[in-house]
Amino acid sequence: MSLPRVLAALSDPTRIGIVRVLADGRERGWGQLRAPVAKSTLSHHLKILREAGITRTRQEGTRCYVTLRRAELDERFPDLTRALLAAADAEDVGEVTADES
Amino acid sequence: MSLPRVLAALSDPTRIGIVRVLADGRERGWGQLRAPVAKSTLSHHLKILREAGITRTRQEGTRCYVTLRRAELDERFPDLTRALLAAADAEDVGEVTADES
DNA sequence: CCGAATGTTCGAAGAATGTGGAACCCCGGA
DNA sequence: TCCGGGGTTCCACATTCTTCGAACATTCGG
Repeated sequence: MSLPRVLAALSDPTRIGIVRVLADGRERGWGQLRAPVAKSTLSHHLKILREAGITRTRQEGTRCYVTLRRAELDERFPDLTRALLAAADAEDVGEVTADES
Repeated sequence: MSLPRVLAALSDPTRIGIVRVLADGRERGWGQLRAPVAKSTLSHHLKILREAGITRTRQEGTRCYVTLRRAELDERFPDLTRALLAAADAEDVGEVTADES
């Protein structure tokens, strides 16, 4: 979990969008993630986020659920996540939404 | 000056290093920037930073001087620069230093 | 057991990135 | 006027990224 890695992961609008959806701390199944990309592409983006240490993925049966690792991020990079999310909200970055569970 | 652009610019260790050197607000001639890259590569990195809106370049005769656009960054992305610089310092990202003028 | 749903992985194409060398431009000094 | 230092631009190369479709693995439901 290094800073350049995290920034690279977040430099893609789709991935910032995913993080924005997860910002409220709730866990989401990624069938609920509505992103304008193919299934394999979404899988790829989630992998980048996971390997950068930004998200955690939990498997349950055939489904996967993803959460933001907010506590770890805040410990390692104090205040960065908050500032980043605020900036992303201000610019409305990403076209990812989530279905209500 | 968009968030993904800024994050992409800062996802390279060399460029974070440059920003760290400029963090004190002082203007630097980029003959003073000691980065372990070729001249054309440094020029490239400075261009990325400039076009992302992170730095400003001033030309004086044959030399160029660069400053961090801290005020503009803070206005657009409140607190982001501070959090980013703190994280970069904590990890000691980048191998760029500056000669004393 | 078979089929549908859900992710992952693989292969590929196209674009972007980081890097350095060589040539070029511009200005200042001798 | 010529030379040299300082930057930029152009080209080339290797690497990485983004994207998708197709094939595969796994698990649940009927």
